[in-house]
Amino acid sequence: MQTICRYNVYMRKTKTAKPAVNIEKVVSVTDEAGHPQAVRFNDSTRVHPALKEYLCYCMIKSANRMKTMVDEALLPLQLQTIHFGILSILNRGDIISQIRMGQELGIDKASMVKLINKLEALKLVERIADAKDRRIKLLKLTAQGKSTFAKTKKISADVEVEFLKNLNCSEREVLRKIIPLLLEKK
Amino acid sequence: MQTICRYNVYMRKTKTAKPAVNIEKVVSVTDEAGHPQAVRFNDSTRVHPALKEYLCYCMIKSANRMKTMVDEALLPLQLQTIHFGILSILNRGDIISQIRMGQELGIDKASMVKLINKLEALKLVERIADAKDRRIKLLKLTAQGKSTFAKTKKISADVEVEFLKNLNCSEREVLRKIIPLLLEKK
DNA sequence: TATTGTTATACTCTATAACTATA
DNA sequence: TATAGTTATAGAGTATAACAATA
Repeated sequence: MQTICRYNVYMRKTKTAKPAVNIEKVVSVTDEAGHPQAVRFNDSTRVHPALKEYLCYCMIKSANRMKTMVDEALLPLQLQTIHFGILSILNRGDIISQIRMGQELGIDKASMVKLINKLEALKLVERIADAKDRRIKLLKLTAQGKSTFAKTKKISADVEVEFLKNLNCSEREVLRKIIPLLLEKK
Repeated sequence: MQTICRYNVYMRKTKTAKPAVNIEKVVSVTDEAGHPQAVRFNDSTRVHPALKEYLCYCMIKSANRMKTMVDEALLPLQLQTIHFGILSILNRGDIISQIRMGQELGIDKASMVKLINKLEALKLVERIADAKDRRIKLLKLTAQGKSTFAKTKKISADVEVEFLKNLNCSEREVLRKIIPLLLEKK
């Protein structure tokens, strides 16, 4: 049995005449130990039975899967999950500095520069000089930023529905309740 | 107010006489918009109110937190989360090739070489030439590998308890049940 | 011609270092 | 002396390229 494998491909220079990039690659897999015969390499859902009970592994894998789904859905807007986070905070109306935004998101100031550069280039965010302290640049959503945030919010919600489709209603509610609890110090 | 920030530090060459590495760094934070005054940069639990309802963000953050906790706990054994995954699969008794292991874990063959090199250097895993196909190297847990796996399993379980301490008994059960469900195609 | 495992290398991500301008 | 923001760069992680041995 065979199955199609879609790689996250980037362009590479090659010394040979062969094509440098394979968008799709067929992977054939032998049947062993009762495992499914069709295997997609780097499959986002495949989990070995021995790892099903390893909560850390499943958490990482499912979080990565969700992140990939959101990133793919945001691709047409040239945005990623983390940009949505920044827009979410700014959409509340708070006018905060880059440093402060970094603290809220756990991102260092150098990385924050690049993220804001991107959002500014897309005309979603403005840097505004602080009148009191000229070192500080305050971040503000533009009108376009607000409307783009509304779109990303819709996209994010749709992805969530897809991601959670294996759960019933009460399981979804519990998950939404307890995941934030895992991020609280008590 | 001030608080201690412990960075994930790695050694760097520096051109100045100043110390290249700060294991601890004090970060002082101004009070704004009712947020807590003490802020640990790259805080593993701090979540902005606007992001509490953003499931994807909270999933990624909590998964990263758990991974960091496991990695730190495995540090004395010179192992990481992913090594525990490999040991878990081998501990079931299956004798599989490096390629196969990569497919199970979603890891490419070049990266797998490095992971197995490390486990072999620690004498936890052996590469055994396949009698039928001399290209293939089968992976097998050593006796030391088995005893180390038992230790890592204990460590991992302890970290899980710590990670889940904000949840009550039934919430823990539900989480353990539904996280693997998020990784199933239906 | 295809596959396993290897080494070499390129790309991304992210954190530190060093710097400028302000305070 | 310390901080906000910037640029440059180092390190880790990870994926592709190329290759040798084997099928």
